[in-house]
Formats: sequence, structure tokens, C-alpha cells
Amino acid sequence: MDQHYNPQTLEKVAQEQWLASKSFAVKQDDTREKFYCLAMFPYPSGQLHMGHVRNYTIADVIARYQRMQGKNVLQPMGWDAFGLPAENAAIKNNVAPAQWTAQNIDYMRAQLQRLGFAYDWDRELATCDPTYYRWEQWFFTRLFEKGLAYKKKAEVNWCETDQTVLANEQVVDGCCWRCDTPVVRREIDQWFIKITDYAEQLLVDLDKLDQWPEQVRTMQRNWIGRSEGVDLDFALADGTALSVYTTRPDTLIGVTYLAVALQHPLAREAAKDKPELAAFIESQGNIKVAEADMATMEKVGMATGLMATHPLTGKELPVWAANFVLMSYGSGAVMSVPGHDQRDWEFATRYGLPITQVISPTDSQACDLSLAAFTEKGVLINSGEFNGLDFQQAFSTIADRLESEGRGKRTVNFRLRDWGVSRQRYWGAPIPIINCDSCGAVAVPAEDLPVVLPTDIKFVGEGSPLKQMPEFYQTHCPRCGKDAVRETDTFDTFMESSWYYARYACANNDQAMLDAEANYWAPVDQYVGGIEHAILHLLYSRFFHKLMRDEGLVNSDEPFIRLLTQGMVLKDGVKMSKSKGNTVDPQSLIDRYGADTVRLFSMFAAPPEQSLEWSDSGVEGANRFLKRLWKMAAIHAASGPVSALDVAALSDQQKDIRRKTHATIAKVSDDYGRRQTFNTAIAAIMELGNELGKLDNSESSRAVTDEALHAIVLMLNPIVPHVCHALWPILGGKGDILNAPWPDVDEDALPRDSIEIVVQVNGKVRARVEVPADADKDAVESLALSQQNVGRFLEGLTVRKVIVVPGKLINIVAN
RNA sequence: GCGAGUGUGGUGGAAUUGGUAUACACAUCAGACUUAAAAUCUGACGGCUUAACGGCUAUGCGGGUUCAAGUCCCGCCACUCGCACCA
Repeated sequence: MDQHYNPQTLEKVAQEQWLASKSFAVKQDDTREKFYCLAMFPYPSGQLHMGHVRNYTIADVIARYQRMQGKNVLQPMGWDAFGLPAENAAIKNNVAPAQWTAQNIDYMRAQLQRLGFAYDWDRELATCDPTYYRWEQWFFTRLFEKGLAYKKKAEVNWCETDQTVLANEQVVDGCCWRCDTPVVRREIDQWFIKITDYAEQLLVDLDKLDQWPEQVRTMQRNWIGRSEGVDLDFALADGTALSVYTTRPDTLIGVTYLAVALQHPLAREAAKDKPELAAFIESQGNIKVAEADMATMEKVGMATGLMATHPLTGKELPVWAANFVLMSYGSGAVMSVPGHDQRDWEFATRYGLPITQVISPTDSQACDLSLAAFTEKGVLINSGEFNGLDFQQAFSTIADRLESEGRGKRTVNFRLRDWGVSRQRYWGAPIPIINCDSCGAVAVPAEDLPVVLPTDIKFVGEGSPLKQMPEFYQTHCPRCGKDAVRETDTFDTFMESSWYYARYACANNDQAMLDAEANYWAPVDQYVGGIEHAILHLLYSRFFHKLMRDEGLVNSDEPFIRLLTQGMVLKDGVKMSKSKGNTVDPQSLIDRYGADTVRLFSMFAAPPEQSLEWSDSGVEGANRFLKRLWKMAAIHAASGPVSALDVAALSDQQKDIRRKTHATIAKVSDDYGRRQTFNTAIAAIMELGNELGKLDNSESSRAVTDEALHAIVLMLNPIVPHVCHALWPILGGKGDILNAPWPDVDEDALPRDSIEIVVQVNGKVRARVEVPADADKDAVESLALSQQNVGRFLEGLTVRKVIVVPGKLINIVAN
């Protein structure tokens, strides 16, 4: 065989064989354990970038590893094909979004195939295909009928010039990204899905996800934001009540004013007779509809002139309108306790409102209300009959009082808001609703689905083309038959990505959304994707899974059993992006070094969860390793057949290398399966390879080498499958390496005769001693004490304590 | 602003349960091979110090717990991700 590694040729041979024999097409098989491995599908932006390469390589390594464990492995691929970039490209290049998307998919599919990923291409799907989104439309009509989908007014970013809704990313410094017009908030009718009905379940079930990173579970918990508090009423002069939610009823006596959102009905009503308030509300209307902007803006407000009565003290309190009160959380109004809430404190300080202390620290904590609010829990003071109570006592006493007087009620509240799924855009799945003057919003009947998005359109960018297409929106009411108007909004693209994992399992079923095969494969055993999706995509998918479960479509509670969140790919310490001009094109690297080198570097350069710093010379190093591996195997194979390994007759050096082989198998198995740190697995394999070079050419050495090389090729196969595909038969491996079993550890090869023990004096390493593996504590201690350098450091000191960590270290404590 | 992370040689990183800091690579330097270069192979490689053995010092910064801290605790700094219409 050729001693030169030729990736371009051997990768082509391997890929053609995989494609021709459909090596990765799978079906239900009840004789084996199933394993569903999935990487987040890409948006077809044009070309693969390094983030994709990393994401898909990680998943592919896991899929191929699990296959070698004897499992029935499904790994599908598809396209998250709806979304804004297609509309932007359409305007820029004068090409229809459908056509642009289809071209991108074709190019990127070829790139994925060139990287040798083990996908079942028979299950490929694209979310912009009516055969996909028809089921999403159908499912939405089911939710609508169950009352889980509803319409309400909500605010959007609006550009007056373009007469269009802007996404948050399209608002730059408060202005439209295209025409620079200042953006205003506008309220429009929008569709929502009641994720809040599932808030408790979504929170509780996080505890079941013990194979998810703790940080993701924490972020979701905080996002859902369950809190226990009290809803209470402050009476207004006209006899109506202003309802507020608080988690700190213990501070109730310290309330010095109330604050309502600018959109609160009370603020709007007050603004009618108060022009300066109306002007103030108007002036705050250009803040982006994004929480980050809300939180960082200057906190300002204005008195509404209204007064409210404190439910316990009967005191009259002013009602302010404030820009930081969120209409979407609680009742859109808050009671302000400037003594014990920092935001209230800042607001009160700014506007000269009174600050009262009602909580006293229980320990020596500082509490100076002229500097800041005291926000810890403590003991009540200045609260009349409640003085001396702690938080728990005060909470229940005050809540009981309010409940008995009918002025309040204990409430569980969530930060989570219902999911707005309407988008005033063209390139998305049409919302299957018909608006009838007589019947209101009516779901499109199942037999009329899908509502197909017209693709032969001219796209100019000002509003959705669907609004200019009577042939699309003019229709009849399915209920009463009168003329009616079809909904022209489309779905949020998170809708499509919330259930695609399930659809892969029955991608070609045109009779149902999901079927028995979907239930065979679901849930996904391993999901791999970027950490940036930790909250939204993963929460919506979990929600959708529960909705599908309650519709009888799946019989599990959660969609993803194990989650791996990969870090970003950086270049020169910053994220790769076109605008920074620091992108690395995977295609040119594949052309130069082959897919295996690119895969190997991606897996070697960093553990999957950390960010990965790109390095051209590192890629070169990965390529060098594969060349060396090839040459070593070629020379070994060329020197003829190998005699059987005679374990009893090995020299110490041969035994050491055999131990290393089996220790490496054990480590690599753990790294692949439990730790998912592929970089350390590769390092361990490299170490073993380096050791092999030290062996001579004797018969017994060649037998040791043969065993090691078989193990190396099997262990590397998930990462660099092409070169291993080629090397396997050369080394005498039987069948296709794809189906070869993972190597076994020979436990008998692992024990050592002697081990090295580190000797410390007062925690500093002073010597190392070689002791028999079964040496007892006393023997180790006396040997340690006899070391010359140890003696030097013990001179003039008294030994107080000796700590022995078996098999590792001995620490002599002396003074 | 809020929530979640990360920070170790010249560089990427390793150290898995509190127990030898710097594995494995990259870069650099030296040597071998070569007319020469590339490629390949061998060796050196945190800093200071020493003729050498060795010593001191170092995991963003400042404290703490411990026989022992990169790892645990407290306080800071810098960077990254998310914040509901980017996907």
C-alpha cells in the first residue's frame, strides 16, 4: 500500500460507499437499543461556517461512537428554512426568498456530505416545505380549538417611513436600520400561545433533566421566574381598586407611593385631562421593545395626580406613571417601598418622594437609607402591630389580614409571558386563520390545509407581499360561508424549530403529523447545539413537546434527554463574523487538507462546551498527525503477518505499552461516553501513538503494536471516519468499521508492580519514591523519611502529622 | 441593568472526587538527513536563580478555609452568551 496519506482520494471512496449503500439509513429495530442523536439544524444562510462544522462534528462523533456500542442510531439533518435573512437577500439581490433558500440548501447539503457526516438523508426536511408546515398549521388549529391560542394586542417596533414592523435587531440606536427613521412603539393584534399554562410543569420537569448542563437548567428556572407573593388592592378615590403584586408584603407599611406602567389604563385615563402627562408618555414611546433596553434606560416618571389609599394604614399615596414598570408582568403596577427596593429608592431619591425604613437588619449588616435601600430580609420596625416579626411571620400575618378583609390574595406569579407567535412578515408559515366579520377568527378546516405560502412573488420589503395579494387573502368563512379575510401574518420561526426533532422520525408520513415511528425514536437521546439557544429555543421545544403529548402525539414528557451546549468558534479572541472580516472558510480547508483534518482539529482544539480559538497552524498539526498515523499503519501492514500475542512472554517495556493501550481504551471510552471531552480523548490516543514509535521490530513487539493500532483506529473512527475506513481492512479488520464493536479493556493488562509516590514536606514536593504497588503505609512513610532532600527540609523541625493518600502522595507536616 | 458562564506558559489547552500545575498539540530554538530548501525524525522549551543537585516563584486581582487550593468560600476586575421579533 501507499505510504502517503491521500485524503482527497480515500475520502471520496468512503463517501461514495456510504451513499451507495445507504449506510446511515435506519428503521425501527426492536432487537437493539435505539439512540437518537441530533444537532440543531442550520439556517440555510449560504455556506457552512466553522460553528456549523464544530456542531455537526460533535454530534457525528457521538452518533458513530454509539453505533460502535451496538445501538440503532438515528442521525437526521434538515433546514430551518424560514426567516428574515431570506427577505433581506431578496431585497438586496432581487431573487425570491424561496429560490434563494433552495439554492443555499443545495450548496450546503453538498458541503455536509463532503464532511462525511453520518446522516440518514432519506429523512431530510425543510421547514419552508408545505409538507412540513401543514402539520404545524394543523396543530395550531388544534391549540386554537382548545383555547390555548388566542389573540391580543401587543407592542411592536414600528417604522413610519417603511410602514413596517421591525425586529429588535433591525432597530439600531432607536432608529430603523434601513432608513434611519426613529422607531416608535405600536400596538397591533397578535397571536399568542399560552405557555404560561405550562409554566409550573416546565419548571418542575427541569428536575428530570439531569443530563442537561446545570447552567442551562438554572437559566430556564430564572427565566420562568416563579415567585410567591400577594396580589393586593389599593383603593382609588372613584371607588375602583388598583391591584399590585408584591413578593414582599412584609414591607407593606413602608409603601410611600405607587407606580404604574405607561401603558396602564390608569395612566392613559389620567393623561386625558393632563396634557403634560400625555406628552410625557408620548416622549417615552421610542424605546425599543426589548427588555435589555428597558432595563438600561434612564428611569423616569411623572405623577398622575391620582391618589390611592393604603389598605392597612389608610394613608393617601400618590400614583406615579413610570417607564420601568412592565405592563406585561403582574398587573402592570407596583407598590413602591424605597427603603427596601433599590429601584424604588433611586426613583424616590430622584423625585423627592419619602423613604421609610420598616425592616431592620438581624445581624451587623449596614443599613443607611441615605446611601441605598436595604434589600435583605430582616425584622419589621415602624410597622405598628407587626413590629418584631421576621419575614415569614410578617408575610403570613399580613397576607392573612388582607385575605380576611378581602383586599388581597396569596398568588403564585411567573415572569414567563405567553409566546407571541405572529410575525408581520412574508417568509414564514401562514397562520391558518380566517377572519370573518360575523364569526370572528375561525380556524382553517383540516381538509383545507395547508395554507400554502405563494412563492412566485415580487419582494420589495415594505410590508408583507401577502397583504398586496387579494388572491391570497380573499376567501370565505369556513363557518358561515360569507366573504372573509385570510390572516396574512406568518408564524415565528421558533414554531418550526420547536418540533422538527419529532418530525424527522416520520418525515415522509403524509397522513399524520407524527406516528408510531416518531414515538419509537423520540425523545432525542443526545441533542447538540449552541449555548445561545439555552433559553428560548429549548424552552419552546420543551413546551411544544408537552403540547404534543397532551394531544396524544408523543408519550414522553421531555424532548431531549441529554444536552450538550457547544461554545463559539473564535478567531483572534473574537467571534467570527463577516462584518469583522475574520471568517475562516471551511471549504478551502477541506479542499486543502480533507474533511478528516478539519474534523480532527475541531475536536482537538478545545472541549466542546468551551469557545474554540481557530488556528491555521493547529490545523496543520492535525493533518501531520493523520499522515504519521497512516505511515505507521502502512509500515506495520507491509512487514507481513503478525503472530499471536503471548502476554506471558512480554518484556517490561512491551508490558508497559500494552498497559498503556488498555488504559487508553478505558480513558477514551470515558471521555466519549460520560465526559464528552473529545480533546482529551485525542490527546490520549496521540500519547499511545508516540509510545508505539519506541518499540523494536521483534515478533512480540509487532504483536503489541498490532493490538494498539487496531485500538487506535477503532477509537479514532468516530472523529476521522474516512481514514479509519481505509486503514481498517489494511490492518486486517473484518467488515465495515462502521459496524465494528468498540474495543474492550483487558483488565489483566492494567495492574502495575510498582508505583511512584510524591513526598511532600509541609505541602511542598521534596522527593518522589518508587514503591511496590502493595506497599503498606508504614513502609511508604519510612522510605519517604529516608530521602535525603526530605531530611534536609525536616532538619530542626518536629514532625506533627503524616498524611498518606494511598497510591499518590505522602505529606509530612512539621514545625 | 438583570440572569448564566469564562479567565492556567509565547499560543490552543490538560489537571475527572481538594492531593505531583502546565499532559497533548501549536509556535520557537538546536541537532540529524539534504549540495540546498521543504518534508520528515530527534531533543530543548513558564519565569527568576544555580557549575550542578537543587531553591524560589507562578493558574485575572485581593482576602479566607485547609496538612494540602487552578479546584471550595467572600470581595473585585475583564471578557463572552441570553434578555422574549436574529436564528
